[in-house]
Amino acid sequence: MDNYSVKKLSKLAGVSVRTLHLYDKMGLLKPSVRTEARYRLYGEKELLRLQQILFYRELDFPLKEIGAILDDPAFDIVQALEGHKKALLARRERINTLVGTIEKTLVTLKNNTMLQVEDLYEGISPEKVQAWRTEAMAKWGKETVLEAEENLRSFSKEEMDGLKTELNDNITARLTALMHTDPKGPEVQELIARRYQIILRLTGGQIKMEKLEYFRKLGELYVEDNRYTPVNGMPSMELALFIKEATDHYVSEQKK
Amino acid sequence: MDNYSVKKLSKLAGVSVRTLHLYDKMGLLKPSVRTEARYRLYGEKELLRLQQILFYRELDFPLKEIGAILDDPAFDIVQALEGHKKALLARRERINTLVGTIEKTLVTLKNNTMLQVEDLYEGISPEKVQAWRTEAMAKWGKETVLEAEENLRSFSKEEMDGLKTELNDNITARLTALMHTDPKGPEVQELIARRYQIILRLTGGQIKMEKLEYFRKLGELYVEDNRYTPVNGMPSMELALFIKEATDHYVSEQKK
DNA sequence: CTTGACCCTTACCTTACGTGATACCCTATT
DNA sequence: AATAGGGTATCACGTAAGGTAAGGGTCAAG
Repeated sequence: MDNYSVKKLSKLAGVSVRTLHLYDKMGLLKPSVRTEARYRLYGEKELLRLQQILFYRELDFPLKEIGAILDDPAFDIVQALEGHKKALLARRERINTLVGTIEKTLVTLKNNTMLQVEDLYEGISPEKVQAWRTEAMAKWGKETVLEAEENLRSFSKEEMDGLKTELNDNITARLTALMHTDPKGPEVQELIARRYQIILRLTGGQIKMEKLEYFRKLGELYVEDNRYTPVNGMPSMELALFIKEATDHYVSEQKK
Repeated sequence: MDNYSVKKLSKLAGVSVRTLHLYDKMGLLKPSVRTEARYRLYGEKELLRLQQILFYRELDFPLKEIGAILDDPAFDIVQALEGHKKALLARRERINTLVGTIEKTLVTLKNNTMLQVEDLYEGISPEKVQAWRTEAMAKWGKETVLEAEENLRSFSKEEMDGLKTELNDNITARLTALMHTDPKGPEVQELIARRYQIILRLTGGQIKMEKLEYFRKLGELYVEDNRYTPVNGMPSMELALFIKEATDHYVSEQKK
C-alpha cells in the first residue's frame, strides 16, 4: 500500500509533479500518507481517482467541477455530461462562425489584391500593357475599358485563375483537337457554349439563355472563320473587350 | 477631434473601461491626448483602430498578435488568417473528439443504469417481480432467467424503450386491427416477422433467417391461437423467456 | 460650494499549471 | 563518515484578458 511517490505517480499517470502538488493543495487528490519528512505517498485508490480526474480533465471540465463530480455521490453525471456536451457544441458553432468570417475576409483580401490594375495583365510587360490600354481606349472608348477593368477586379484571383485555366488549357485544347476530326459535332457545340459561358462570367454578364444561344451561333461563325484561336492565352482584359464587341454586335442585331 | 472619453468610447465600441485601460498600458491602443488631469481622450483614428482590434479579437487572436498585425505594415495578414484558420479547425476537431467521447460515455452510463435488475421490470411492483422471478426460475431454471437478464442488461435504456414501444404501440396495435379485417394477408405476415425480429434482438439472438422463417410460421400459429396478445405490455424479462420457450421448441423440432 | 458622475492608479483575483529558487531528505559509493 | 546524486518540500512569480474593488482626484450643474 501507499507505494507511489509523487514522481512515480506522475510518470504513471503522465502528469507533472507540479500538477500533483496543485491537486493536493486544492483538495482534489490528497496523498494517502505523508511521511514525517512531509513526502507525499499515494496508494492504488489515489491512482484510480487520478485516472478519473484525468478523464474529466480530458473533456475540458474545470477542476472544481471534477472535484464536485467525484466527491458528491449524488452528483448527476449524466446531466453534467450533457450540459458539457451542449457547451462544446456551442463552442464548435462559434468556431464555425469564426472560420466563415476568416474565409470571407480572405476572399475580400484577395479581391483587394486584384484591385491593382497590373494584376489584370499579369505576365505582360508594363510598356505593352500601357500601349495596349491606350489603343483599346481609342478603339472602344475610355469608359468601356475602365468599366471592363472594374468588373474584372471584383473577381478573386483564385476564381479568375480557375476560369482562365479552364478556358485555355481544357476547352481550347480540346476544341483545337476536334477541329481536325469532327468540326461540326455536338461536342464542339458544347465546348463553344461553355467557352462563352465563362467569358460571360468574366465580363460580368448575367448568363441569359437567349444571349448564350446567340453566342453559340456566333461561336460557330468564329469557328468557321478559325477565329476561336485568339482566346488561347488572351489576357483577362482582352477577353472582356472581346466579348463586349460581340455583345454590342448582338444588341445592334436585336434593334434591327 | 479627440472627442471620446474612456466611457464614451467604451460604450461606442461595446467594451469595458478596464479594457481600454489595459489596451493603453500594453500599447495596443493609446489615447491621442492625455489632459493635464491624465484623462484619456481618443479621436476618430483611435476609434477606427479599436474596431480593427475588436475584429481580430472576435476571431480569437491574442492581443499581442493583434498589435503585431496592426503595427507592422509588412505583416502578412493572409498568412496569419490562414494559420489561424488551421488552428481553429484543429480546435474544432478536438471538440468533435470530445463530443464523441462524451456520447460514448453517456451510452455506457445509461447501460450501467440498466444494470439494476429492477429496471428490467419497470412499472411492476417489487413483490410481483420477486414472485414472478421465483416462478420463472422454477419453470425454466435459475440459469435461464439469469442469462436472459444478463442479456437484457447489455441494452441501453433508450434502445430497449424504442424497441418495446415499437412492439407495443405500433405492431401489436396494427396487428390487432388487421385481425378483424385481413387476418391472413401479407401485412400480417410482415408484422409478425418484425415482431419476432425485435424479440430476437431483445433476447440477444442473432437474427438468422432460418430462425426468422420458423418464427414466422410459429407466429402464425400463435395468431391462430390468438396468443399474440400477451406481447402487449409484457415486461422485458417476460419477453425474453417467452422467446426462449419458442427457441427451445424450435431446437427440439430440428432434432427430430 | 456641494453633489453626483466621471476619471485616475494600484493591486488582488481568476485557470491550470510552468518555471525557478532555496532548502531538506534519502541512498549509494568512496 | 563524508559526499554526490537525485528526489522532495514550500514559496512565489508569470501566463491571458480582463473583473472587481479600494482610495482618491476632476468636472460640470445646481
